[in-house]
Amino acid sequence: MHMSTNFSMDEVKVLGSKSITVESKESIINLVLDTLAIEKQLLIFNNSKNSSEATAEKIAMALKKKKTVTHQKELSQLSEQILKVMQSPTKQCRRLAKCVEQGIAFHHSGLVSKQRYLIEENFKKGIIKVISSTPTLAAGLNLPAYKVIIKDYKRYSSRGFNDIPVLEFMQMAGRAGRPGHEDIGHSVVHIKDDNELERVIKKYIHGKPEEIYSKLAVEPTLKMYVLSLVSMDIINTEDEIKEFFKNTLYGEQYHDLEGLYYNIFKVLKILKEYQFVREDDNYYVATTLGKKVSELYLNPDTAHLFLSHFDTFVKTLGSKYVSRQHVFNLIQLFSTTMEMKPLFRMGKKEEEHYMQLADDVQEELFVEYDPFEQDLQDFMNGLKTAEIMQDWIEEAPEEYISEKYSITPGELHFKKEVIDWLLYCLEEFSQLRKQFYLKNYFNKLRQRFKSGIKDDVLVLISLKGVGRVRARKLKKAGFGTLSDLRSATFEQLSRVIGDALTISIKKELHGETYEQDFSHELKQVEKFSRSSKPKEIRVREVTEVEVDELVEETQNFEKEKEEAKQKGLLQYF
DNA sequence: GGACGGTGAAACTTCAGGTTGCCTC
DNA sequence: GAAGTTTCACCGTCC
Repeated sequence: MHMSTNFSMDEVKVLGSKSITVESKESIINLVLDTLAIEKQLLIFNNSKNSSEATAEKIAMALKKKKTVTHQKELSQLSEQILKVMQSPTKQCRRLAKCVEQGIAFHHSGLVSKQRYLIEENFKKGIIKVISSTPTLAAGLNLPAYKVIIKDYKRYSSRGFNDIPVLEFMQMAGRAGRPGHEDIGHSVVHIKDDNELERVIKKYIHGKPEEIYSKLAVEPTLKMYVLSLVSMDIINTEDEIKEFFKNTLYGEQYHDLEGLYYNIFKVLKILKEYQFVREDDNYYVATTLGKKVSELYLNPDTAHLFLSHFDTFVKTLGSKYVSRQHVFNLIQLFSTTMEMKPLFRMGKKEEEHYMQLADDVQEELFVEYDPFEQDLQDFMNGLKTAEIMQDWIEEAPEEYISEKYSITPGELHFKKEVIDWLLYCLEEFSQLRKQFYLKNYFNKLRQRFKSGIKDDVLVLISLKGVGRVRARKLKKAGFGTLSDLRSATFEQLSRVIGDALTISIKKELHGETYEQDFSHELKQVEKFSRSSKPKEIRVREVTEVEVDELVEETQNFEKEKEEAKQKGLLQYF
């Protein structure tokens, strides 16, 4: 199929057959080789993360055999950069780095954002030639390519395994052709036989894209908008409310607005019950609390859930000693909110484990499981999510987490972000309620989630170049506080974390005086690093020994966790 | 004869996406 | 629907 740059259905042409050189049994590989031979770039769209990785690896193998890769120097540098994004690279990082060496990358939400950025930028520069991705790339970014291959036009969703919408197909196909660079772009759909060919042409090439409908009347969305509109004093009276919503897309599409108005007033009633909105003489105003909720972009239901548990938080979380269980309970509570969705999914094989866990923790949770309120699978997913996040702040290695729970570093990262945001909201609520001890607690917890650390190395994380791995190394070597680090000698520290990082830390701690005290070592190291990068102090890479240590840690983690559980170990805050 | 290891077919399992808050270096 | 993973029966080899 062959499409013009500015994708419009009238201009789409279906070309007859075009023969390409057959070098492999796999048609996709042939297409890739054919396109690379004329020095053009490709995007390949897959229907799952797994398949986008598998496709990339298959092509990388073929390219390796052909030995025609260009930009080898840049690619091997990029490959190294990709590995370095995380202090301890996971299996996924290594797979990606290997593909990148051949000028091909996979791209999906499971990657860490820095990696995604590196891939996108280097594709734009022409260093990476092929990206095999999930639909991530089709929607947001402007990453056009000469050729687009839609490998799968069917995808699994909650409704089963179905054709993707025409709109989405167009999004992907429309990535073919680079405006300002080329006049044409090729878009290829991967199909099995002639029957499918006919179907695809009818549905996607000559078919109409789906209509877009407003979902404004859906309650959770409506709650957020009504609160924010009232809070900004855009709508305050019944007339204003009706007038405003009449002019929305929803109003345009559905002329009978009575249903919508009914929902709006129902929502307002709930917001009043939540004490986010006040009504005086038919005049609606947001309360201080309501304004805060709206400012925080928090779903009013979530805010209400948090606030209704606030007294419990004060009683339990604010105490000086906090058990692991409390953090678990907190994340489990988060998992019932809209913001945390979608949760990490419990697999079939994990069922038994989470049934048992549910039994064990049920009574301690902030909200007991209610089969009439919540789907069992959803509840179990919440337990899994809480367990994963607890492992994260108990310093479980990332590799361990991805392997054990079958999740990607990217997914872990997104959840961290959401939790950080929700904890920030709780911080703000604590401030409003003047519960400063609690505010401090949530703030510390945020830092722990950000870095994935236990509380005893919190202080070390503030140092540049020190993440969870190095912080723990320092602590183990006896440097648990900043004053420990200040009084340590250069040799003592450099044995643990290397020369460059020692200098960087010493400089941070001692300021100017450092130059005098350690001028000798500084000169030595700077002379050494000048050869590669002048003046800049480079942070040492993770060595093989460290990798071995990490593997060992991974093995030990489960054991330690079990012991801690048995002891009912308390965490000092 | 029993333990062990390799092999392959059958059964089972899973499958996309990433905005919003605020601060600080 | 398809790819990846696990399970299990079957067979040959070795002690």
